[in-house]
Amino acid sequence: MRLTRAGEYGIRCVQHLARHGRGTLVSRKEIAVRTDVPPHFLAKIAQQLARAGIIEIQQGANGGYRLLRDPSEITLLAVIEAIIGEISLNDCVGRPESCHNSPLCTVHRVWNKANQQLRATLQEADFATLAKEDPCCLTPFPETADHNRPIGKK
Amino acid sequence: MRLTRAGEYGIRCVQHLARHGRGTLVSRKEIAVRTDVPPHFLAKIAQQLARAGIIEIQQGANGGYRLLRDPSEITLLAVIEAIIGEISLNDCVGRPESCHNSPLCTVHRVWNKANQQLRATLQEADFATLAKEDPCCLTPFPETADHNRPIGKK
DNA sequence: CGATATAAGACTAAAAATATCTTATATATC
DNA sequence: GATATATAAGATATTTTTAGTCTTATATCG
Repeated sequence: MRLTRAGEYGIRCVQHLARHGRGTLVSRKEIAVRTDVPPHFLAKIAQQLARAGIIEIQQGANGGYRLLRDPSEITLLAVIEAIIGEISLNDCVGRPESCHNSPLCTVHRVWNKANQQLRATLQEADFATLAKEDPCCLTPFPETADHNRPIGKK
Repeated sequence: MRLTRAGEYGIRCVQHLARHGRGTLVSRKEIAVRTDVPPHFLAKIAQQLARAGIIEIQQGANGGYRLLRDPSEITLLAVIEAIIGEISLNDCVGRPESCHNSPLCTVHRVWNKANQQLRATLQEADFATLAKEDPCCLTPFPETADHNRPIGKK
């Protein structure tokens, strides 16, 4: 019961873009290096963020990604759910039909409450506020990460 | 980001035992059939519940499981964490060392808050209260489930 | 002692997550 | 327009986790 790495990577990506502010184009490579995310994996994640309207992707030479909204308007919840889909802590929350008595089921109700609470907490957190202190999980300097080193060269 | 099936099965198992009340011996087979859980899988789950002090296992002929505590003293959280370990929504919650700046990281703080909230909500729910209405996910009659039918016989 | 029930752990299978690779497409620059 | 560079998109591979089963051992009842 935990966030997937893809979700974590998505947060790092938006966090890094938020540092540059809305509209600034940042290359995939820079983001990948600075947030320690495999570049090809980042591409996939970026596509999901783009589909959710959080970022815009610019192709071609000198391409990259840019935030479409102000960091203050992007929530942790939006980013996470863009990547992993709507949060549902138990199967019966997302698919009530898996529970043959859901409206009466007290266990189900607890899960619903917990789920709603979790989503609310993640929705309260926007990236402008989150940026007010040094984020963790971002390398302070643009060192080349291991997976960016050409194959065969150590 | 959801509860594993093992966790769900653990809840069903305790729920069924709670119906009979503390101390009543119920065979593994009955529990498996009534809660629609594969019997061998239930055995594993029961061992974890036993290690956590929630149930007691009686071996031998006419053996089975019994609740060690009153249903009102068993929480959803206790059962879930007996099965899947302590809940941690993000890796950085359970292993702060995976975050090189955790005490200052605002994202980390949001996760901590969400995690604490979730655990609190699950801790508030005890099985006596949960039993006050018909639980879902339990078959109303002791029909033999598919996986209990001898192989090859339809 | 024999029948029956669970213990315990090895083993297998299936699913999901993670990561990479390949071919295609878009854009800047010359 | 040609070329270099960057991302798109989807196929494929790998790894990890989850789920389930099987086998041998042990405990208890009668």
